[in-house]
Amino acid sequence: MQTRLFYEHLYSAVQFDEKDFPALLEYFTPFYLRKKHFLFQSGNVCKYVAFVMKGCLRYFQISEQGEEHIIYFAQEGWWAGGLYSFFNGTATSFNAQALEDCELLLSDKKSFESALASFPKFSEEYRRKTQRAYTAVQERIAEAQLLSAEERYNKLMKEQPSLLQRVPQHYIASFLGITPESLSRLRKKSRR
Amino acid sequence: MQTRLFYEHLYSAVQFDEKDFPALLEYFTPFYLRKKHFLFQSGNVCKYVAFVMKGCLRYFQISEQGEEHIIYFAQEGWWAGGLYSFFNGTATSFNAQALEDCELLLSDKKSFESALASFPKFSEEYRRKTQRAYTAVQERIAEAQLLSAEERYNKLMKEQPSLLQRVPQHYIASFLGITPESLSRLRKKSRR
DNA sequence: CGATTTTTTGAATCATATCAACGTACGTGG
DNA sequence: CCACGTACGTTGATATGATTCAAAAAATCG
Repeated sequence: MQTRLFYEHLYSAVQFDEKDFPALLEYFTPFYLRKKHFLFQSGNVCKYVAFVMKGCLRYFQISEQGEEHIIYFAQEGWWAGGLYSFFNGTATSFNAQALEDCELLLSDKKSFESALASFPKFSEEYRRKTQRAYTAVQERIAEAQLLSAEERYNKLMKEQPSLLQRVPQHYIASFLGITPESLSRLRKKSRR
Repeated sequence: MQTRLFYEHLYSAVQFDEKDFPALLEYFTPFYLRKKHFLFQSGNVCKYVAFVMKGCLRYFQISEQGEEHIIYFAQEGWWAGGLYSFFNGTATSFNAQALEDCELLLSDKKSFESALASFPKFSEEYRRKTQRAYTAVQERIAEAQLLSAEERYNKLMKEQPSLLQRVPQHYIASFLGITPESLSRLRKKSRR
């Protein structure tokens, strides 16, 4: 598996030293996750965090009535994992499923904590990314209510147009918090 | 200022050693924040994280049209701060305002990082709480869309009834993502 | 190719927003 | 300590964006 993307991310973010990279990789295991397969499912403990080398996963929750709601899509360069579950060994309420065949770098808790401890720059970048993600989720809460469905769709179109091409529309709808029918109508409207 | 609550939180979470507590406190400064005053405002860098000893703050964002949306209320025992801004020195897009006179323990970046480095148990508890908060925000995103306004209100009533007593209703409405009028109607409905 | 999944369209319905008016509580200065 | 002004909360009438349900059309997969 090509691990270049992982290195490039670390280099561009914190100038991670190329000569340390092979040692860092020791803490990770390449893993191919087939389309529709799950990285983890609710009720279980997340044994691994995954860096997405290739592909796309949906991270979602299922309500009591069985409705699914997508929190985010993990694409190339993202971390996928139920962090609280991963670090504390508790059951997660989230699910992560591959929407395409994926190439992942997995790390279990022991390895990951060793990696964080051994490579300060890696640790710094990881912390930053996590905090950035936390902020992004907070912003998304505000947006869900301050913006109309149409505005949210337009924003997504502008910020992550690639998503709309690779992900089935009913998943986009779930991410936006509307029904597939409503999304279809919004698209029709914006086409004209 | 009474710092017992801070110690109790650390003790119950990670059995923080009582004899280390005075040393930990060295990294914090007591601070009284008056009602309506801001801990930080959007556009600025968050210079401090704050542990809430007493009082309640609202953490919110303002849209381009000037509408406010409350992300969470920080009550006793919570951390309040724009973490990404705090650690990375970038401007925050959030605001934190005291809803009551508050007693806070402040720590600037340097002190806070020293504290994290010097007290592994403190660091562990901080990381856990942050991750728990992250998970909670993700769950809130799902709820915002899977549950109706009425269900969200009932859930809040059940889980944090104290909030409804101490916080003005239009803030609760903002937190729930509905108008004050709608909240008023929901309340009327549930009264009967 | 047929079978399944996904997307589109239509019509009826519903939850919540909006706008406007009124009542109430609150705290601030005289 | 009262009176006044501003904040906040309630209520009603109407508007609207999004949902639901049903069905057809289109795309995708084995």
